Amino acid sequence: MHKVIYSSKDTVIENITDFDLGSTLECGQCFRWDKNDDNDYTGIVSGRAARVIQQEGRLVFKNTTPDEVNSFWYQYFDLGTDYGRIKEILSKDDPIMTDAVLFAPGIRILRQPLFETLVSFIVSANNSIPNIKRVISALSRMWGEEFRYDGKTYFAFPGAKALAEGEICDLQLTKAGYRCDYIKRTAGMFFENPLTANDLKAMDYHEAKELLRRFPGVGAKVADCTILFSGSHFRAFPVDVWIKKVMEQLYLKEETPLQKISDKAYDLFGNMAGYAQQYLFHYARMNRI
DNA sequence: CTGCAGGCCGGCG
DNA sequence: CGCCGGCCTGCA
Repeated sequence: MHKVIYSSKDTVIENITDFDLGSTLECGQCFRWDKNDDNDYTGIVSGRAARVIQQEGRLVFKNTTPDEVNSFWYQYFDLGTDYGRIKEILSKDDPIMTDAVLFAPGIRILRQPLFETLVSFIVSANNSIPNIKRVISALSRMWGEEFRYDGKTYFAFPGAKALAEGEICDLQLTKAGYRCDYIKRTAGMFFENPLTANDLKAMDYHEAKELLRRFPGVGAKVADCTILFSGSHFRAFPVDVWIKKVMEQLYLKEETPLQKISDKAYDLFGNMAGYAQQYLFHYARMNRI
């Protein structure tokens, strides 16, 4: 069980296992965390920010109350889930996965706000990570609420209304290119019919995916990323070029179309396919497959 | 200068 | 229907 300690404005969670802050924040599931000079990270989620540092089994939230850690960040980092058990189940009778989990034993799937995740992955399509971060930062600076934390100013990710009504396509301020139109239209639809991760959870996985795909700029991969990285369904298995290569090379042994890779992933990993995707993705990048 | 980055859309066969 | 070329932008 985790022990939460509060001292001199910091909140510390002790006895954390199967968790690595760096690989969790740098595996490409989130775009608003930056590494500082020290080993700490500063991140913005919705309208709040945190500076976090990991010291082995301790996770320190700088200038943050235990109340905020308990009510928000604990869930966000998915600290209530037993990843040791997940890795054990995935590794059983699977030598490939046994190897893969060792490359990123502390990775976790964040539970991120739905609208922010949806827009972020629309931006991610055919884009590079530095560019994605720039665009999201610009959207927030232009149309997000300003707030302060730890003596600095930050900008919340904008709400659907702000993006739907903002002149986000006319000016070249966000550098989102042709994705501007997708963002604006998606924001408009989202504002008309708001949706939460809990709504998606209440549906069947396929139903949730189909629903998300109705938003412009959302195809199979973006829909799966949104479902997985908002913590809605953990069988979502986003297939990008890396995952395609690693699945073909290690499991399927032949060229396979994208949709079929998704199906095979469910056959192999079932409701834990999403976790498997994270380990395999990390493995592929580390080994430059 | 060309190619490409964690895809999606639309038009064509 | 499934396939495939084009695409904002920044960077190597």
